[in-house]
Amino acid sequence: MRVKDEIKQDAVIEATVALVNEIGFVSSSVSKIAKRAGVSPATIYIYFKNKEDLLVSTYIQIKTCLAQAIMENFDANLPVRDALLQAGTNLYAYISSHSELFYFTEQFANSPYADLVNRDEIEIQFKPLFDLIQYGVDQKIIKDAPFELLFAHLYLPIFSLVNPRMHPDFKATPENIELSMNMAWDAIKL
Amino acid sequence: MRVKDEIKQDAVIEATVALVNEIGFVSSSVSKIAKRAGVSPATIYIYFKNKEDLLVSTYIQIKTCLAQAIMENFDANLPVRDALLQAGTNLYAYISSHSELFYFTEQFANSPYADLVNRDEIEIQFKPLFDLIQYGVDQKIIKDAPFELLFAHLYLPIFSLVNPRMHPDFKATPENIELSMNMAWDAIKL
Amino acid sequence: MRVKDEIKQDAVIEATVALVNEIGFVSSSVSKIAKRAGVSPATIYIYFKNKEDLLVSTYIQIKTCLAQAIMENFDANLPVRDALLQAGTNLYAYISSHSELFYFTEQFANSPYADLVNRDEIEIQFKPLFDLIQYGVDQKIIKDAPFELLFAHLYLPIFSLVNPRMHPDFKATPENIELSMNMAWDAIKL
Amino acid sequence: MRVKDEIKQDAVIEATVALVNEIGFVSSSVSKIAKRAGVSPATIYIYFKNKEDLLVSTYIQIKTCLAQAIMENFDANLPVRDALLQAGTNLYAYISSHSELFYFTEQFANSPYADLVNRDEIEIQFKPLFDLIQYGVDQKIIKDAPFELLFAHLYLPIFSLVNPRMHPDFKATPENIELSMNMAWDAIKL
DNA sequence: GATGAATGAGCCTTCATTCAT
DNA sequence: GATGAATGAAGGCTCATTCAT
Repeated sequence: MRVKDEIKQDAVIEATVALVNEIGFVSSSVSKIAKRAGVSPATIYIYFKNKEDLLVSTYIQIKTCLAQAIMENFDANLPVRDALLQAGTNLYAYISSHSELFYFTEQFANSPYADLVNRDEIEIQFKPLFDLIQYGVDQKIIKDAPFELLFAHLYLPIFSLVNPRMHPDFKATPENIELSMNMAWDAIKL
Repeated sequence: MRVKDEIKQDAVIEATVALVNEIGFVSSSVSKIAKRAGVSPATIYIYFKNKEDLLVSTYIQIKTCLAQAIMENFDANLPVRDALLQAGTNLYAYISSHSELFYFTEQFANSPYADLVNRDEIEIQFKPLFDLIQYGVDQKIIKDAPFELLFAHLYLPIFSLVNPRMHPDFKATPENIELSMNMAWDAIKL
Repeated sequence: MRVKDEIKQDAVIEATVALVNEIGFVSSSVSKIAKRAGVSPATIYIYFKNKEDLLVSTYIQIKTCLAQAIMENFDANLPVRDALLQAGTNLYAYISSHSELFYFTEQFANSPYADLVNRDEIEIQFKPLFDLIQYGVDQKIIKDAPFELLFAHLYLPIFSLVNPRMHPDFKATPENIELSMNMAWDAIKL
Repeated sequence: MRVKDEIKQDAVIEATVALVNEIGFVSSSVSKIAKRAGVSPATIYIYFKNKEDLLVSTYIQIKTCLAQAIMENFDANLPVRDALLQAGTNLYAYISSHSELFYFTEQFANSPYADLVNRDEIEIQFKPLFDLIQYGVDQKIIKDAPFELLFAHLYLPIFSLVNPRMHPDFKATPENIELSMNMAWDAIKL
C-alpha cells in the first residue's frame, strides 16, 4: 500500500492558507482547496475528518508556529522590559514575513470555527512569558492590573498595526516597531 | 408608504445581524436572512442590489452608529487627555451594550467584503478626534509618533478586550475600563 | 409570485416511479429524477422536504390508489366468498395494468424507508374488507385462524404471482387468476 | 493459506449481510462493508470482481443454504402431503432462525441486481420437490393448475408471514405454522 | 495476498438570484 | 412593492474502484 504522504497533507494546508488569502474564508470551498493543492477533493478527507477539521488544524498549526517564533530566544533572565519587548519584536518579525498565515488566522478567529479550538493548548506555549509578566507585577515593575489588561496593552497594538487590512497606511519600519514597543512598555510599566 | 419601506429594510438588516451572531458569517445565506426577517428572499433584492450590498450596507450602518456613539459629547475644549479618554469610555459603553452589532463588524471586517467599503466615509466622522490627537502632538503633550501608532495604542486594547471571543476571561468592569484608559494614555503621552 | 404547480409535483412523482423501474431504487438519485421530470434538482426540494420525503410520498400515493382500486365496488352484502374474491380480482387487474407502480412499491417496501410510513394510514382503507373476513370467521364460513394468516393465504399468492420478477414464467390469464382465487378460497374456507 | 482465504471471504459476506440488515441495501457501500469485515476495501476486490459480484455471490450463497435447509430430509416416498408440508416447515424453521439472511435476500430480490442471477442454478436444487408436485398432479391428488400457481399457494404465504417487516403483528408460533401449512394444502389439494 | 492511499464522479442539498403573478 | 416558485451552479462529502507498496 501507499504510505501516507506528509508532503501532501502540507500541500493541502498551504493551499488552504493561500486560497483564504486570495478569495477569503467565506468563498474557500473544499473542492477549490483541493484543486489548488493539486489533489482530489476526496483526498482531503483522508487527511482531515471534514472541512472543519481542516480549518481548525490549519489554524492550530499556524498558531503553534507563531508561538514558537515569538518565544524563540525568550530569556527570563533578561531585564523584564527587554524580555517582553523582545517577544513583541519577534511577533512583528514573524507576522511581517508570513502575512498570509496571519490573514488566515484573523479570518478564522472571527468565525464560529474559532469556538472549536482548545485555547489552553495554544496559551500554554506562552507560559514563560505569562510568568514573567506576573513576576514584573510582583516586583512592582509593572502595574498591578489584570493580566488580560497588561497583555492587551503590550501586544495588541502591534498585532493590529501589522494588519494591512486594518492599517493600510501604516509603514511597519523597524523604527516604528521600536516606537510601538516603547509605547507598550510605557502603558504597563509602573 | 415611505415608512413601511424603511421598516422592512431595517427588519432585514436586523435579521442579518442577528443571524450572523447566531450561525456566523459563513453560514448566513440570503434565504435564511429572509426567513428570519419575515420577508421573501425576493424582497431583499428590492432594497439591496445583492448579498454583497446587503452586508456592506449593514456594516456601514453599524459603523456609523458606533461613530456617533463614540463622538457623542466629544469636546475638543477639554484637556486633551480627558477628551480622548472620554471617547474610549464611549466606545466601551456602546460595544458592551450592543455586542451583537460588534460581532457582525468583526466578522465582516475580517472578510473580503471589507475591501469594498469606503474607509474615508467612516473615518471622516472621527475627524475632530483625529485633529485633537494632532493638536496634542503639536503641543508636545503626546508623543511624536505616526498617527496610526498613537491611535492603535489608545483604542485598540479596549476594542479587543471587549470582545469575549478574544478575551473570555476578562471582566469589563468600569474599574478595569478606567485602568485601561489610563494605560492607554501612559502609552501615548509624552 | 408564481403559484405552486401541482402538475409539476406529479411530474416529479411520475419520474420517480419511472426511473425506479428503469434503473432500480438504489441507483435513482435526486438529480436523475429531476432530469427525468424536466425540472431542476432544487425544484424537487420545493415540493418535498428531502429525498426520503419524496420516496415516502410516492409510496403512500401509490398505495392509496391501489387501495381504492381494490376496494372499488366492494360490497359487504354479497356472499362472503364473492366479496372477498372480487377484491382479489381487482388487485390483479390494477397491478397488471400499473406494473410500474407495483415495482416501485416492492422495492420501497423492502428498504429501510419502509419503516417510515404509517401503516395504519394505509390499512384503514381496507377496514370493510377486514371486517368482512372477521364476519366470515364469526359465521363459521371461514377458518378460525389469526387474521394475518387468513389474509396471507387469500391475497399473497396473487400478489406475488403478478410480479414478473418473481414469476417470469407465469401467465396471468383470467383463467389462471380465477383458479388462483378459488385456491385462495379453499385455503381459508371452513 | 487456502483456509485463510475462505475465512476472509466469509467474513466479507457475513459483514455484507449484517450491514444490509443494519443500514439497508441502499446505504451499504463497499468501504463500509470492508470496515465491518475488518479488511481493506482493496481486499474485497481480490475475492470479488466488483460490488455487483459481491452482492450476487452473497445472495446465491444464502439461497443455496436455504435450499439445502428446505430439502433436508425430503422424502419423496412419504405421502405427497406430508413431504410437501415438511418442506414448508423446514422453510419456516430456517428463516426464523436466520432472519438476517432472509432480510438480505428480500432486499436483493427487489433490486435490479436480482436480474443478474441465474435462476436455474437455484431452482435445480428443488427438483425433487417440483417433481413430487407434478406427481401429485398426475395422481390427481393435487389440482391440475400451472406449477407456479401451486407453488405460490403452497409456500408464499408462509414466506411472507415470516417477514416481520410485512407482518409485524404475526406471531410465528408452531401452531400458527401448522395452521398455515394446512391451509396451504387445502388450497392445492384436489 | 493484502493493504491504505488516492481518485473523479456522483451523492443530497442549499446557494444567490430571477421569474411570474 | 411584494411574493413564493423556480433554477443552474456549487456546496461538503462519499462512492466504487485502482494504485503502489
